[in-house]
Amino acid sequence: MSNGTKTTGKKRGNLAQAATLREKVQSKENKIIRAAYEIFVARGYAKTTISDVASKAEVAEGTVYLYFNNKHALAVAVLAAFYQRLTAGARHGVASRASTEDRLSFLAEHHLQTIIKERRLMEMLASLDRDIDNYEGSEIYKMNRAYVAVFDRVLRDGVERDDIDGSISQWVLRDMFFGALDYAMRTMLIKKSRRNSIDQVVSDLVRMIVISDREAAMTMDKRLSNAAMRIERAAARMEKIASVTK
Amino acid sequence: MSNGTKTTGKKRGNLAQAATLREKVQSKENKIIRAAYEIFVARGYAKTTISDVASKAEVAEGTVYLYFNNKHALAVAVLAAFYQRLTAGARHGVASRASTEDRLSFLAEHHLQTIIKERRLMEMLASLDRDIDNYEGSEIYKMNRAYVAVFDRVLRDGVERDDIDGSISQWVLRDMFFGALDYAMRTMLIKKSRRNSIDQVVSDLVRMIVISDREAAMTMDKRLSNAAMRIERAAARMEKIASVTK
DNA sequence: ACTAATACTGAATTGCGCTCAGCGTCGTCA
DNA sequence: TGACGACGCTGAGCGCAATTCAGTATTAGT
Repeated sequence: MSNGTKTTGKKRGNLAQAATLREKVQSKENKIIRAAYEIFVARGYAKTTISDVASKAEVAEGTVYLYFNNKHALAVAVLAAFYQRLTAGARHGVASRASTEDRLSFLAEHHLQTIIKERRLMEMLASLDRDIDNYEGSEIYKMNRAYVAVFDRVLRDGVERDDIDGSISQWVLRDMFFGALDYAMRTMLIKKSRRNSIDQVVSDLVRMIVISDREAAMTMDKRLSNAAMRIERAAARMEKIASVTK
Repeated sequence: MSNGTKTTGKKRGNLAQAATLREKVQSKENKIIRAAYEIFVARGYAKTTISDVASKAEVAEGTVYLYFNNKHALAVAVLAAFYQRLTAGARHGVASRASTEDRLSFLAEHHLQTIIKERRLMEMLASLDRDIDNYEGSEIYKMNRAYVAVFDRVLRDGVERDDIDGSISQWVLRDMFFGALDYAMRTMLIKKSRRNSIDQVVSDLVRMIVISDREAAMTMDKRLSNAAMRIERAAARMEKIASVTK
């Protein structure tokens, strides 16, 4: 129940046959998910009927309920596939980039581009689990955690490298990042803009999170520490002189 | 239809009587809205039934439909009242504050506090008009514009006063601000935190938007730079003395 | 008091999520 | 080969909630 997808009881322990059978079941499940995805994306959650999904998947309504406990579970399955793609894309992009700035820019653009393309799924995300109270532990929560973890790691690395101001709490930065992108998506869809705006949001956002004046700060640091060292040495010498002179 | 509330045909142009009647109608409408508000807040949009609302408002189901075209319109009416309060509160608070920082802090805290208390309404907001395509021109869009305008004015003033970096586009700052608060609300409700977190989000957020700190950092830079120079000169002098003395 | 207009009612209609009694298919065994 | 059992699949039917509308109650005007 906590996991809405049903595991159709299929225990027969036979050889090649079993594999084929399971594949058959898999493929039917996928067929339903794919059909559901298309209709959800086209019409949104509320306006999608199970009978639409069933006929698109070429099964009877009842069959859908053999694979998913209810409409909600079906939606969660569709969203799980979505998160899979999203997270995989994010991980891959981050892995192939070195600097904090590049990584954040990539994550921002990747997120924005994806949620624009599949905005209906984002709406579903909003209308499904918003029952906050028992949100922790939900399927969607876990998937979201896994995705956000990619960002969190980049952030933590960034703070360690002094690319990001460590005095601002990370969860606020996270909410700011994704919140901004989410809202920006809506703004961009309402107005007709597009390409330009994506670049703008991404660069503005990254600019606010990353400390770009770092270099200047570093050399300043060096100067100060050098100066301090020299003063200490000079002081030591003066002490020696003074003690001798005395 | 675009405005879902029905104007019950009441044209009779008479004197005091007419006023009384209109008041009666008004008050019944308000009674329904208030009933709807309570049930929406308690159970959310999907789980609220018209018959619940009707019985709470002490009218028949059909009567609800004399005042509102459908459930959606009823929800919009409830949200309109909500936005009214929200916007009024925001305007009032801003008017009584002078500095950009104070104003933004107030707006952030006011927004956060309100959406935490009435989070179900925010969920409704999410699940209702997310049909982006014909969002412009919708009731909710206009109310939202009016509310956001308060923030926009503060921002514009801030840029003029050089409290805010004018090179970051305002709409991005806006989306960042409200997006961050929206997401922060969810984070705070999922985790149990509360009071402390509100302060933290507010201060972090304002700190990232307002330059004053950055300005301080700028002058700090200069100060540090000056200090470093003076220390270096002093060190040089001391070295000279030391070497001469030797 | 009578009439017309308006407000209100709640039973009936409709649409959709979900269930379940029964059907068809296929592997197994005598 | 034919019968049996298991299991996936089917779609008519149930219940619930939004919405409608034919009829009833209330009010205003004369």
